[in-house]
Amino acid sequence: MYEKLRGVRDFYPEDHIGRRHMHDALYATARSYGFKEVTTPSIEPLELITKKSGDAIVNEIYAFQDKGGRDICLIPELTPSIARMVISRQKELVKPVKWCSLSRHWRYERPQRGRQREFYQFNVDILGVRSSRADFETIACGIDCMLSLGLDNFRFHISDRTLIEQFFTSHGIDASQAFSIVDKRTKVNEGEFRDMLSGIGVGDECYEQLEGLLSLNGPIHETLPEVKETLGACGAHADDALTTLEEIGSLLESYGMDEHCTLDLSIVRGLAYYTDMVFEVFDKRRSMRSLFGGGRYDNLIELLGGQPMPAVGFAIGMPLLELLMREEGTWPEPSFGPDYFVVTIGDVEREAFSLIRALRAKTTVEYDLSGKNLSNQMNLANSIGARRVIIVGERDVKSHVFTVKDMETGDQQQVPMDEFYKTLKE
RNA sequence: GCCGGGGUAGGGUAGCAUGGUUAUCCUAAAGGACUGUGGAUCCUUUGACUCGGGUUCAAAUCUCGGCCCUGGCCCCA
Repeated sequence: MYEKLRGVRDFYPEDHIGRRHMHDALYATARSYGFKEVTTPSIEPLELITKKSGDAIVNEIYAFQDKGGRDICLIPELTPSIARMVISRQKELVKPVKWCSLSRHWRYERPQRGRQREFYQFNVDILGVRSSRADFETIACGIDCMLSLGLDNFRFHISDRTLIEQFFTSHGIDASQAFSIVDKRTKVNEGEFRDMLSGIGVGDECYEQLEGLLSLNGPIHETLPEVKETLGACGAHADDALTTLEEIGSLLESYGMDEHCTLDLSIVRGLAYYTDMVFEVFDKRRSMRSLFGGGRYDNLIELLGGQPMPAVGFAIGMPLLELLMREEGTWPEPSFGPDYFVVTIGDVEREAFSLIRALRAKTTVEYDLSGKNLSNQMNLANSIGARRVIIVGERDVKSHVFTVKDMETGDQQQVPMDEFYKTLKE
């Protein structure tokens, strides 16, 4: 007996019913937006990952040397690989590049709710276009992904990092330090938060203004004027961001999705590589951590060796989605009995096999593999959840009929063989 | 890496405080009773104290450590 390794999961047949449903729904949604499916390798040069995320990440991932002494790793996220793929065909790809991918990832970290060491994640990215429409399209696709899974207890909190960044810069404060503090706002109490900010030089007046900005939360078109008022003139970058947010808000409204969105400048997404628009998805009551997130990352392609190329996207983890679907009751119950189970009595192999082959051309059929008697064949049919049983017995064969039994109602009738085959062809 | 909760057959559990017969019950699975009919019933079988050390005449029970699960922190790319 071996135990499975920590943080990994076995998927048994019954797990695949829901998984298949979830994957199909996500792909179908992305496909309806025109996203094309890609698959990356599961191993990449370690440098591809560290270039994006820094050397410290090596402690959090599965990194090792292969037999040739190369430093490689199991991919902890998809974006670097996507970037690599885009860069190697950067010239020839028609822009925008719209790709989606369901990929497997590994992170060497402590497993906890909705987080495992090996997991699947669904990514959606638009590369090559910097526009509010691309931002909007990404968000809209994310919303439809959730809706397609029967989930509606969520809200997209949309922000733009440059607003808070410009706010700090215009007050002479280092923005990158400030971001990591802002990111902790909901995790520490008010006093601690204020102390941390004081530590990097945020004065009382500045703090009041910041608090005003961070606590705003509401429909984009209603909330944005307040942001403008508080920010005042913070420079061209901030003005661009405001315009973009305004456009995103108006697009979401026209598209009929603004009810799922709220403006929330406290979203900065840690020290991530995001450049402008960012969003994070929470359940409506914000009772849990963020469900997933995404945003614009316009510098990454260049950082990884390509020509400068704007990009926007999101990634959503499957473990958490499954949890949500189970909680909402939209995770499908496993039911996978065959449509037919063929029971035989006596020496009727030829008749049974031609029936089975004919049925298998259209549907799922099973039969006893172990030589059970009639009663035990029925038993087996019942316990695997077969919807119908067809009895092929010596007496039936002599009179050219099949006995067809509905396992749910218990009704059973004799159907002439030709008639049965005829209806099967229709 | 840090803090908390937990671990008894495949699943669910009783027993643990107060150490003491062959570890309880339900369920599941396999086989059988039934020789042209499943779900019911009955019979048989499979099957567990997470691992290791300590205390003790005796440990599922007390104690220490590891492993795993679980909630959170760090991190979240």
